[in-house]
Amino acid sequence: MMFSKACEYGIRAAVYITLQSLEGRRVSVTEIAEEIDSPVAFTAKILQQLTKNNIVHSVKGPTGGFEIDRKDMDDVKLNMIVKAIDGDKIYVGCGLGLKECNANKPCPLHDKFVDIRTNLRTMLQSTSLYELATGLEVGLTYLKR
Amino acid sequence: MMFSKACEYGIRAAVYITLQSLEGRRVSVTEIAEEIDSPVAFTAKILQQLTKNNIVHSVKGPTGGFEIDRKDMDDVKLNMIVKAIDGDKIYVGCGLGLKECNANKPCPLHDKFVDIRTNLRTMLQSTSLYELATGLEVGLTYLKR
DNA sequence: TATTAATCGGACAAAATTGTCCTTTATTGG
DNA sequence: CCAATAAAGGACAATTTTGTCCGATTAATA
Ligand code: FES
Ligand code: FES
Repeated sequence: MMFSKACEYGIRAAVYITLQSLEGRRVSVTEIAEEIDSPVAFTAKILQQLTKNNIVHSVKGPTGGFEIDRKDMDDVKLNMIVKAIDGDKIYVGCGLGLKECNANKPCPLHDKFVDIRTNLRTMLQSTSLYELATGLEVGLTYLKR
Repeated sequence: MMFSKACEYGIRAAVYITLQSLEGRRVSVTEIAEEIDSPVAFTAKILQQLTKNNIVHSVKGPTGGFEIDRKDMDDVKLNMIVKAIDGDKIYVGCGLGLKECNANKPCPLHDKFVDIRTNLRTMLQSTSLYELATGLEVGLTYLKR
């Protein structure tokens, strides 16, 4: 509801790649889709976008697959993934659907909406892939059910 | 991004009806669509849903149209409109797209996501149509641009 | 009572999003 | 060099959301 399906898959995939990269494993889209319970071909498309945006790193050929540099696990924040897939409408859009959010000619919900959106943005900007992967590692959180 | 287009139109329409009902005017879907800049026929469909959910009141025939009782302007909160149109997926959905949000087997984003969603819910539950219409009345806010 | 103006409701159409399939390209290891 | 493997990329299909059209229903008024 907040993010598109593509974006949800993208985040789940990135977190799974992070988890496996921590173990030094490179993973295929088949494995990723299996582990995050997502449609394989669609997931492949999304991973292409993440690759182009330098969020994950891909290697072709046998022994190839997806991985994330240790440094990027800290540097890549959720807002980068959301922006790569859903664009910035989450930040510039108006809650009531006016052309764009504009404090000079605000919709009736503007003030309250901006409050919440700011919280959301702050959260996305401060949450790294590494942070999300650690909960998984110790079995506190899940990428599928 | 947060609400569906249908929901955005629904809220804008309800706020406009509120504004006009304050003046004792009953309004047609043609006028509403004009004033909130939305597709007429689609807006009509959405108003049917709001009518069925007793959020707005409709009158058929000449001199007919939509109106909202003074009491309902205070009693109808945004969450009722969102629920009528988008259902409750905004409340029960998982931020990362798992079947449903479940604290017992949470996704990696659960805690942070729930925080924000709680703020959103609180905001929607405490914002009335009357409140939104008053800003409009004094020219501080707008339903179209 | 006939006309007219309005919502209701159902079927249909267009557009966007989600999802599939297949061919090409790169890379590895024998 | 060759065969096998994996991502890249493009075309296509299904589904959902958004949007349109038109006849049926209701009510006011002349
Ligand atoms: S103008 Fe609507 S949210 Fe800012
Ligand atoms: S389980 Fe994902 S948001 Fe609660």
